[in-house]
Amino acid sequence: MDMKIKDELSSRMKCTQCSLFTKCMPQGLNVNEMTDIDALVTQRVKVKRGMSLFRQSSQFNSMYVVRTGYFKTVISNENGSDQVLGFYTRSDYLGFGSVLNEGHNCSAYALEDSEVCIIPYLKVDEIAKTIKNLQAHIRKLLSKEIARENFEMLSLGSVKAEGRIAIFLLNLSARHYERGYSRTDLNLSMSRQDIASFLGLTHETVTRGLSKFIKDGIILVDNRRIVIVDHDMLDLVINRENS
Amino acid sequence: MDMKIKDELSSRMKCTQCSLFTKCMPQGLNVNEMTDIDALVTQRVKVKRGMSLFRQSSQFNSMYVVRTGYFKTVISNENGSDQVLGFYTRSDYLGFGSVLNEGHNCSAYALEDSEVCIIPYLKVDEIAKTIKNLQAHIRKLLSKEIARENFEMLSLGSVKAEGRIAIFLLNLSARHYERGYSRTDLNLSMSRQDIASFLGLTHETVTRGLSKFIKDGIILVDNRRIVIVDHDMLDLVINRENS
DNA sequence: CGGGCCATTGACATCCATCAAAGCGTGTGG
DNA sequence: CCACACGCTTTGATGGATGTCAATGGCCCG
Repeated sequence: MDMKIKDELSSRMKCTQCSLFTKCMPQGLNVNEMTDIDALVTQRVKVKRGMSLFRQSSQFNSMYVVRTGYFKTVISNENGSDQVLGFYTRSDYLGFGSVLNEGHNCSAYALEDSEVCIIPYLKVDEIAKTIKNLQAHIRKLLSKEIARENFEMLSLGSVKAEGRIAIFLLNLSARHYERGYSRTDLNLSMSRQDIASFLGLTHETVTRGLSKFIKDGIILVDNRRIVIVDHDMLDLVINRENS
Repeated sequence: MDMKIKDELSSRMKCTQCSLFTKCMPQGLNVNEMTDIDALVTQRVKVKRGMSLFRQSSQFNSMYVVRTGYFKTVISNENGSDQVLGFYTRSDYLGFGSVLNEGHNCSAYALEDSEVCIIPYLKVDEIAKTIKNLQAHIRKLLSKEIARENFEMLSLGSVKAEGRIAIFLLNLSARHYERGYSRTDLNLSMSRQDIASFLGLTHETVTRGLSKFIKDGIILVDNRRIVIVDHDMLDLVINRENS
């Protein structure tokens, strides 16, 4: 791993006392199970902007939950061409598309200075014996990841450039809102190039799309800061092409 | 469910005696665990061509393994536009991108008269208590599904029409070969339109791509039957655009 | 202050979706 | 068993969306 700083969990770092607990772990646990959960996360790690949390093909030992900051996952093929698979922030799980003994199938890079909790994979089976819901919880998380990608594939197949950008902005807005941030005022951590790669476009096309939205009075843009003036219009952009 | 015929499992239908056992279930089980596995699959179901195995938004109760035949999964959005997500044949798992209580996130249709084994979701947790490897096995299957979709997303993002078609043919070839069929002689169960939707293209573009491959001496085509004359050339098609 | 990455805009080329038409294959009903 | 109808496949012509190449200016960080 590329990380410099590792913090052993002190008592104040228990999962059960973490502000993300309800988003991160299964619900309806009893006291004993809570204690087991606290044993699950052994470390937190800080990752500087631009550094990788894990790399494609490296050994898969752990799953991660983002505490603070922002990550992108990237998959590379043998020709060196990259594709951004997704963006991850507070309370998102990372490193799920990977299997023990087969290594990570993508790399994860920090887009800002970030911090993650580490869940050693081997502990999951161990602790799941005593916690009934944990296995189902993990299956649910895996399923969600698949469902998310299904949705992306649907979008990329049939929707054109401006529609994809609109989808991206609305998703981002919704995700920020879920986390208690503004629904209209977005500070992007990712570059135009990252967005473009994620959406299967070029960075010029992303810029042009955003410029068009500005001209139409749908958003305001100041470099990485984007204000959504009219959510409904963004919805219309998506559907207008999909007729 | 849309299926007409349901067969209760007779003794000769035990998982442990099934020709697909090694592909379908975890390895290294002892005798008792084998018995438990046999209790996992309660039914087989035949699905006629064109019929659905499950439908988007319908309740999720079971996972499926294809015994014979061919399926496609399709996701629809509110505008009625569809997208083919994947194709599934012998020993493939189906219905994994779905979670208990949240319903299936896509529909599955039989492309030929087919037969599947049904694994009731609730039994999984129950039996997993006694079989150590089953949970890990399922997580592995889920991870593979995610990895597969990651790969698709990579392809769809950066590769052009002919390259996508080449990837599709090579995948199909490899999957058939894994199952003991010819690597060069493919009998497609899906229409050009299905392939097009899966690859994010139109059916005309798929046809044109195949015609180009014929002209270049890479494949032979007779309607749904395709013979791959030169695998290496297909590889070159992919890379030539990706430079 | 300077260098390098990022963002924006324009001109142009190209790939592919769209529209159209015709041939072919398959399944069904008379 | 044949005929017909419908859907699937193929091919052509055309226009539009978006990738590519290029140039400029801005921002951030060292």
